[in-house]
Amino acid sequence: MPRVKKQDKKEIKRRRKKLTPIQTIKGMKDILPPEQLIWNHVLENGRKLCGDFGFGRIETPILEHTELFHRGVGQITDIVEKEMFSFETRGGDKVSLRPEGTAGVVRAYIENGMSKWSQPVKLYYEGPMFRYEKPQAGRYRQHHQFGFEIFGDECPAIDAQIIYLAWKIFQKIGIKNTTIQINSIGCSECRPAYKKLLTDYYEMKINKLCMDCKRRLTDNPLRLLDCKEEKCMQVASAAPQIIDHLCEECHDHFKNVLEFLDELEISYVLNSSLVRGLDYYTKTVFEVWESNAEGAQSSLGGGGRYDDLVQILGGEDTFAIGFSFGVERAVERLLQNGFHLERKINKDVFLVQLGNMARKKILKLFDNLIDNNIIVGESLGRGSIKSQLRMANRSNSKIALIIGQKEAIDNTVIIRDMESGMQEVVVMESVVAEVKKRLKK
RNA sequence: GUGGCUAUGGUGUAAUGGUAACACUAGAGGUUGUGGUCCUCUCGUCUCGGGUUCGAUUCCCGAUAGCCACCCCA
Repeated sequence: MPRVKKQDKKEIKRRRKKLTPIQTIKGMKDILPPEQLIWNHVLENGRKLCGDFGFGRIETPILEHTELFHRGVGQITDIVEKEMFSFETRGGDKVSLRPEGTAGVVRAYIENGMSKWSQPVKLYYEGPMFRYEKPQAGRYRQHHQFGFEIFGDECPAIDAQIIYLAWKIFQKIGIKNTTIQINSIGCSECRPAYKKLLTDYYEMKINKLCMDCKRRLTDNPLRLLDCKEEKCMQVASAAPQIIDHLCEECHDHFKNVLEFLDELEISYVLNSSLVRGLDYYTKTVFEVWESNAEGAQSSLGGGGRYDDLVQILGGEDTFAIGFSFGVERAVERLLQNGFHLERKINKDVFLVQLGNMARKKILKLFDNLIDNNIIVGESLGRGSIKSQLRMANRSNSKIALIIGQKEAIDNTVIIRDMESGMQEVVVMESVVAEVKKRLKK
């Protein structure tokens, strides 16, 4: 039996067709109320701990001169080369949505003369970052980072403290199975020599490498070390390691950092292939990894020392170190680990109204109650007492205040104890006092 | 950016070349102004566009989005 003719079908469709909905831009997402509860949990713990550690909050603009990131993050990094949202303003300024947080904070440090403040200067920030990448789970074009930076202190203990704080935040929010991956990538003194050594070594083994590694050899030699191809891993295992080729200063610094970490009883993994994707790092680099049930590990955040950056951006020679983590990633991890999401919001009191006269009374009563710090629910749009009591029940209200036609005229209110079902009529003037008494507020 | 997989009601899942099943959620009811149990009903036309077909949600192509790997990173 033939169905509706295709032509007719098209016609029907055309007639009932709704306007095309507009979607979010690729790689961006809404954060809805239920999820906000976890977001708050993460951010509030971060803020609290940063406060305890003596950090002050800084907010910098989302939009900066493109030049800042060219100089700050590094011209030849992926982030700057192909992942920035850049455009020209009406006035002709070349600007970019920030792809990371550190460059802006350093700019602010210099611009606001913070080098004249009492050192070290400790700052934390949170907010959206933008990178034009192909989206995937835990990887968005707009994502949020929470980070903190310390300026003006060279001491390896500072490195350890930053790492400790990073670790501690994850502990506090409930991500416990983390490991600290740590490495030193040297400074402008010793790194170039090591790079040369590494490329020389790989040049000799070039025919044993995969296609990707042949490309890495010229593009990003440090990345050669963490190729997952069997044959490349063999080559990598015998490759010179940067920690064996650090200059004396970098070597001592790194050694001290590790000793301080031991003192703090932070366990870490020396990871000689840890490189980081931003150009500005010197000496200590580290990441916080989380291992899931299957044993797979993923990076929640990373950071390191960047002693040259302040100068690169036009400031005085200033020691600096920082860390940042992806809020989305932390939130997703917590969800996977079964973080309890409380959907409904519990109320103390629920207002039930019947008819317009009662609605008017309820509006005023609502105001009186919230002024007395009572959590109140209502459903002004609903008509039947039944559905309103259902809402009262669902919001775990302890008391329902019912005003019907009769009560509105008499200026009284029915107080219903939701647990026992006992009801009592009181005059409007004493309702708030009676409710407070029952709630023991 | 390269390669691959997927796309069904608010959510999570079925089935099928002849107009979609189940669970949960939500809304409205179950006689007059009363909740939490129970019962009834309602919410999709199968992401969008095109093609094959008498007929497509089901096959093919394209778009879009999500996911996976690489790359990179938070």
